[in-house]
Amino acid sequence: MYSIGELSKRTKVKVPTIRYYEEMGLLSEPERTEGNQRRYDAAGLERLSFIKHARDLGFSIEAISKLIELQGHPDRSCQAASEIAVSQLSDVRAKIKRLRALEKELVRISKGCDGEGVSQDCYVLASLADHELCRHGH
Amino acid sequence: MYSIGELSKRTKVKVPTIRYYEEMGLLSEPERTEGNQRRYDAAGLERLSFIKHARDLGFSIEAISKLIELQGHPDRSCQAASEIAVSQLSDVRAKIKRLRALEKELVRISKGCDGEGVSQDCYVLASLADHELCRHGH
DNA sequence: GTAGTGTCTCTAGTAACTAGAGGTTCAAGA
DNA sequence: TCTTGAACCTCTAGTTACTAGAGACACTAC
Repeated sequence: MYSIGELSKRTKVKVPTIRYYEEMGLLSEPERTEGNQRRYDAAGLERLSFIKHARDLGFSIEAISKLIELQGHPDRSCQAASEIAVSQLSDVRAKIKRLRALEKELVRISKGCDGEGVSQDCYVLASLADHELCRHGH
Repeated sequence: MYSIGELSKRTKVKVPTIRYYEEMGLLSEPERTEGNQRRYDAAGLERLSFIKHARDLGFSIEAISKLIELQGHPDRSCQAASEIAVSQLSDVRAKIKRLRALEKELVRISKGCDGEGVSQDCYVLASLADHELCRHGH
């Protein structure tokens, strides 16, 4: 049996976050000591590792809920799981695309100002004031 | 003079968001009609466009505050502005890097499951449960 | 004058935590 | 067995950048 601090160390999920996951229903309520402290078993550790891994991959709490629900029904179709993963992938790709556009624009803007001049002549400030200076849609 | 709705249409910033920017100190308090409605001048419109553009580029409200402060002092060095832009650029690059790693992992995970099987054999669920299956650090 | 749309303030909700207060329990050493 | 200090408990509130809704008032066009 692990205390919440033990669990935290093993999974690298912070203690308040573990409690938060419990509150959100991702983790089921663990046993308690007589003094009301949480005690987790191996299943609890596994579950939290799953959550941590999914969060690291950017899945939302809601998506993880659904995945955990599925996990609890081994005989059910896993189409939903596949869909969640695919949708997460396309989210990530959309974000990358957007960030790449921003990156280009920021490179252009940064290059225009070395920080040596005064605010009045600053290309960073001028660029932000005038969208026309932008070369890449965003 | 523009009403808040006019301003909203011209800048494509929603009305409550404009009020929010005012509350955060990004926009100075505009004049009011006798009936207490906001009325903006050209300077207000320009300022909001600046904010919108900066937000679109991912700058935080705090960063925009500093940029606006600088804008108000044309004779001051623009080093801070340059630094803010450079730091924003490195933030964006760091995000892209991380997202690319996630993308690779998600592609691998998604490919492993076509959604035709059952939850028990699902590669998506298995991958999340076992970090060892991951090929790319994240 | 009146109808209908726009605007006002205020509160609360969103996602996924994080921080802090004030109090209790546990485990290890003396 | 006692004590001490770290770990734990619950609860509230704060973070970011908004968004939604309620209930009331203002403006504009006919």
